[in-house]
Amino acid sequence: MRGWTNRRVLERRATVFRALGHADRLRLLEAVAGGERCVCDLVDEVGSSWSTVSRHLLVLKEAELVADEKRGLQVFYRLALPGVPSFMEGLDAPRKGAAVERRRGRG
Amino acid sequence: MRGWTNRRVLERRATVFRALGHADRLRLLEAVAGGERCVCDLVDEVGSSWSTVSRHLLVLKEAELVADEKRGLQVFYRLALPGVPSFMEGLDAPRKGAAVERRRGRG
DNA sequence: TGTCTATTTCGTCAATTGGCGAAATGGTTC
DNA sequence: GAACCATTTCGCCAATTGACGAAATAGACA
Repeated sequence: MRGWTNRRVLERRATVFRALGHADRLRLLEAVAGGERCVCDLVDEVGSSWSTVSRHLLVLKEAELVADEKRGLQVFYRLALPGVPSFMEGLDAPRKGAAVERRRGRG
Repeated sequence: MRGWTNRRVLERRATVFRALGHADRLRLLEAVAGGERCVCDLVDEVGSSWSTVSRHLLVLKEAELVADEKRGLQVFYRLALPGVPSFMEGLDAPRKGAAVERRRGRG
């Protein structure tokens, strides 16, 4: 194989990964993974200011990791890419070797 | 379930994702996914300066995504977390839905 | 020992990101 | 339409990141 993944695609992937590259955003994803949540709930969850949480949610939305919907006064966020949370667990201790193996093979 | 993933773990995950959050670093991972490579090869691959590529490789190494080994004059890098490349493909068009399913089901 | 070669580290600069409070927006209720 | 509520956008500042060339390091070979 000579040709590699084109730059456009790599940029898109990188954007998704950058969106995942902040602990509070992972916390937000974890929260919405359990069902949709309004921003007010999410603000409590991470403990930052409204404006900060709102910006984090925007980053996640632009990466298409979450989707939002306005209903009445509130905006509800939900997970848009279901595979992510389980993948994240695989990253916790990769070089120990055991954790990942255990999850897939000998479970 | 009340308790959530602890902050330490989320920070570690975020560090890995941040490391993945740059197109050139994804390119580097792709290159070493096909077998170990010396830095000189990788510099050709991404087309940035030696110092820049070296710093990208350091980021990947600190995230434990690659490992390096010095042999003679050269330093060889190889993939340390094999699952990543296939996961990355799943991110390309998540909301189309089809791509991921196709890969796992009918392959 | 000195020189060449491969790679990393340093210093610097510009651009991006993360955080906050204040102001703006948009829908609701009176 | 005025007051109100949930949320987003703006303006600012501090910290981090990305890029480069120059200098430093470390192994191989004369």
